[in-house]
Formats: sequence, C-alpha cells, structure tokens
Amino acid sequence: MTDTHIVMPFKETGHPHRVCRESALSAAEAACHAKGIRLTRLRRLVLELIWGSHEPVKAYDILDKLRDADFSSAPPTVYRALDFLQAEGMVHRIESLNAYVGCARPDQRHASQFLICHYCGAVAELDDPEIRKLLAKKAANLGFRIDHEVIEINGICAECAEKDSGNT
Amino acid sequence: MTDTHIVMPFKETGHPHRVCRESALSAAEAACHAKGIRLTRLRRLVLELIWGSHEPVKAYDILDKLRDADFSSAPPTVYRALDFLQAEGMVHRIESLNAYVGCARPDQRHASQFLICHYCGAVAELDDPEIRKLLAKKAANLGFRIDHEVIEINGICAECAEKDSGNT
DNA sequence: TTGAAAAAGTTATATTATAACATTACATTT
DNA sequence: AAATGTAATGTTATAATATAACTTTTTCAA
Repeated sequence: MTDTHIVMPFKETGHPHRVCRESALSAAEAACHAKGIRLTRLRRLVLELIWGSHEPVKAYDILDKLRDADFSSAPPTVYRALDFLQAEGMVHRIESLNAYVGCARPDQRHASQFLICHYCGAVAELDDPEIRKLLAKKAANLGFRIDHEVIEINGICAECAEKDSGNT
Repeated sequence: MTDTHIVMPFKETGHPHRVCRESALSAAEAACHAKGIRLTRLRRLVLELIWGSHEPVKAYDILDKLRDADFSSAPPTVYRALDFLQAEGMVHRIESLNAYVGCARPDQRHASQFLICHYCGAVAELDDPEIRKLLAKKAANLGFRIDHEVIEINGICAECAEKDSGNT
C-alpha cells in the first residue's frame, strides 16, 4: 500500500476544473489575508490564469492575457507576480518546461513530484513521503544537505496511454 | 546498506579531474567508433570543454571558447554538438541550471539523479536503483508510463557543509 | 496628509534556443 | 579521380525566456 499524497491529479474527479480554480483562489485570498501579505489584482489574475488549465502555463502566455485586463504587458509584470506566487507556495515552476502550475496546497511547505504527460500536456503533483524519505536517506548517506528537490517525471498518463493503444 | 551507484562524485578521489576527462574522451572516441558515428573535432572539443570541470557548463560559455579554436561561434554550432552528445548519452542537461555535464557512463542508458551543490556549484550524478524502482512503482500505481526522469536535488555538499559550519 | 514602503510601470538588455537556408567535408560508387 | 549523396558545419536572422535599473503609483500607517 502507498500513502502517496496526490496534491493535484491529472483529471478532476466529479467536478469541473473551474471548481479547483475557485477554491484555490479563495484559499489564496484567505492565506494572504492571514499572513498579512497582499494578493493584489495583478497577482490574483496571474494566479487565476495559471489555474485556467491542468497544463503548465508559460510566462509570456500569461503576459499576453494581462494585456486584455489593462495591465502592463512588459515581462517584469508577470515575472514579479510569478516570483511572489512561488515564494508563497501558490504556484510551482516546472523547470523542464519553463512553465508554471498552480499548487492546491500552498499552506504547507512540501516536496513535490510532478508527473508530466507529454501526450496531453497535463501535469499531476504528488507529495509522496516514501519518495521524500528515500531521497533524504540517499542524500544523507553522502553527507548532502537537501534544500530543494526538482522531480519532474515525463511520460504518458493513464488516460492517454489508453487512447494511444486504441489507435493502430 | 545502499547500492547507490555514484556515476560521478562531487570530488575526484585520488586523481586530478584531468584524468576523468581524458578517460571520458577516450571512451567517447571508442564508443563512437564502435557505433559507426562520428566524434568530429567540434563535438570532441565541446565534450572536452564540458569535462573541464565538475560544474555544469553553459552553452554560451562553450560557444565563447569555440571561437578560440576557430569554430563558428554562432549558437547553432554549440547546440547541435550538445544535441548529438546528449543523444549519445555523453552529456546530460541540468534543467534547473540550463547547463550541461559530462556523463561518465555513456555506454548504458540509465536514470540519473543529480545532486547540485549551490555553494561550490559542483554536481554529482547518481544512478540509484532504489530510487528508480520506487518512482517506477509510484508511477505505475497511477497508470503513468515513465519516459524520462528529471531529478535534480539542490543543496549543500558534504565538503561545503563542513566549510560552512567552520565559519561563524 | 504626508512620508515610507511596497507594488507596478517602463525601458533596455541579457540569456537561452531554434528556424531556415547555404556551404563544406566525407564516404561511396563509378 | 570525378560524381554523387549525406552528414556536418556555417551563417543569418529571430524566437523565447528572463532580469536590471530606474520611475511612477498605490497603499498603509503614523
């Protein structure tokens, strides 16, 4: 048996993604209020755009959309918002894609393991204690002090694998 | 006990890094000859430059050095060589650094786990079967088919941790 | 209300990477 | 050796990603 915590699954189960987004935004607002930091209109909008899909979103795509909301569409605008959201754990950067995904659990610091489907582009986020512990142990064996883990597993998700085998 | 395979340690043990480099280059030449592919002067030089240190090397830094050897220093020159070397398993790309390291074991396909010391900049490469298996198991539980793993653990290596605690 | 700090705007530029086409080098057949 | 085809490299242009440095605006608290 596994105690894998699925922070974000590939496919929403029983509700539209809009629900994820709304709940993430409410949580973000509450968290910022609690911490005394500001989820400004810009930051909120960037977070909203990132939550627009299960797929990682690129900085310049966000930037294009900011124009529609009358924000400056100069790069620093989006990168600053992204920096803030990352620092507060509301979004994660996917290094191998230069793209950003929302995090459903900004409240607790956690290690993430991302599964990236290169067929549909969706990303799932896990926080698996066994993986975390094993890596910690291996690192410790070498006297290495872990600061941050980048774990991005590329492959094909269950749904796409099925579709794929359907074709011939 | 662990069966972690250390593909490349942080610190060479008992020999200068030059020895690693020379042996990597000889191995590369032999491998290319055996496979009937060409380790041209350009490709060999790029590989040599990457093996120049334990630290990941950036594409444009390589490019600068190619100029000294009378190669075109236009970006495609280096990116094509890097593509070739990666495809043949002679170098790995570190996604979180946009940089490249030599691989001491180009002969066998393997998963890699990189430990990156953000103090000294050095990178170690592991191929740990336990990690590989655990990730495979976790992925399989979700019906996910792994294609390629990006595992880049950021932190402080043993040697730097020591130095660091030395200062106060 | 005003002054400090935080956020956002603005301009410029750095860094990383690829597309598309031209030329050269190499290996093979003639 | 000449002709040919392919692989490799050169060249030019540009795309994509990201940051520096400075200005203006907003916010909030004294």
